[in-house]
Amino acid sequence: MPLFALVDGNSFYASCERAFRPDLIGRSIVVLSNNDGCVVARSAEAKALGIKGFVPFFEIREMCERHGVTVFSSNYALYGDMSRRMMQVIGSWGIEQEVYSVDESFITLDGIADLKDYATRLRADVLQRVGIPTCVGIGPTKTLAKLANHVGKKFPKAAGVFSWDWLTPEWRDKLMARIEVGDVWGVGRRIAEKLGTMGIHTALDLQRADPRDIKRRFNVVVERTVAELNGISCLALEDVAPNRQQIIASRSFAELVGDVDTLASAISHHACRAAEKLRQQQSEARMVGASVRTNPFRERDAQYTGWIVVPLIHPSADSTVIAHAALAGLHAIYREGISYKKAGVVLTEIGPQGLEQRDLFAPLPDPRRAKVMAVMDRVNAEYGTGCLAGAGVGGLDGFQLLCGQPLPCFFCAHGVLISCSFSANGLLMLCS
DNA sequence: TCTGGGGTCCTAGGACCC
DNA sequence: TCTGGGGTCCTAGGACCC
Repeated sequence: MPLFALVDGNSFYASCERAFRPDLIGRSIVVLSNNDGCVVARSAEAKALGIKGFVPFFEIREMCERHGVTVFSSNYALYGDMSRRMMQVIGSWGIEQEVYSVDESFITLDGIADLKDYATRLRADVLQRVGIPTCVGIGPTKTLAKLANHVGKKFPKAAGVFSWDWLTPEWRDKLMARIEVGDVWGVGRRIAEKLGTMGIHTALDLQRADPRDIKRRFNVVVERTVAELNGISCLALEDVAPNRQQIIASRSFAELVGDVDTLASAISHHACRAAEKLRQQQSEARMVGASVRTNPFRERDAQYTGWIVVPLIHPSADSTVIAHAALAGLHAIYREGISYKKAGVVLTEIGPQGLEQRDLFAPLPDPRRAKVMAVMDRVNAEYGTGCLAGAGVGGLDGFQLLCGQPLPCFFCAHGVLISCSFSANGLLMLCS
């Protein structure tokens, strides 16, 4: 029987910031979302002050000033890098590893004699080599490992490591009875509410619920959660991350936007980001969605959500092809006289590159374009995201310029326009 | 005044087929 | 008045996760 452990970085984004600011050890930290909109991470000290997750920053700004909370804008490049390093160290301790999220990893630990000692040394290793404090939860199913992790965090006596095995059945029940059902993995707000009306309030109540009844009233997912709470493993460790079936790139604007050019600039930027993610997993997309919407929190404003899906003639991972489709979509959904808050691009019907059935009569995509994209990705990987970008990304005019040419132009971050072409022997040439 | 950005899976219902 | 019994595929919407 497998034994799962969930290793999870404590207050991950806040811990990443603190790893470079030892002066902040023991102090309150919050990290904010894009545009400093709302709170996405809080150190334990900030939680103790009563700061909740995902609250808009303006509601707690004054409180932060009063208590001397250090506030960070988010730095996702840093968190991604810290995450990779942390996962690598954790992976060296597990038999198998599934990287579940930016700050969580499931590992299997079958056959290890002294689990408490092992998990304690694992934590110390991650802390020493990466500078991130973690908690380890151990159980016979992923759901129980996750719940054990919750216990490890919530009860200081656990010292960051907890396994259900260490308790007698009576104490296990007592502890389960102290955990709210909404803290169980897979039980969100809606399901917790409905369970409450059925008299199921705690993890213990759910563990003892009738699985058939749960399936009838909810679905197979919640039924599986009940089984997992009873030690019946339904969720396997997924050690190879499957390719994304959908890729989204979207952002809110710091200020409301009304003109189509600014929207177009944002949409083409998001399209290029999405296409880059697509190429990273060696896929192509058949559908490109574009969306814009107003600010739903400004209830006095007229609300509008525009959404359209544009099919591509050939599945593609080419930034310019995808940006072109997204911009065509934008022009179809754009309404004048509206203040927009957010724009985004979604890629769907994703499959591996080069597998499509070609249309006999449609013109073939220029194969050299893939080389251009590959060069752009490599340059950006080496010198930083956004170093090279499609010439249209700055605005609509640039994009039209780019579409009129057989191959995309680039401009670099310093505003120098670089055009590209191929020599007779197939070498890609860039010239400014 | 100021409210994130990604993802997944499941279900129900309709269209359509034989 | 009575009106089969399957199956598939697609979409929208709802729920969850971090």
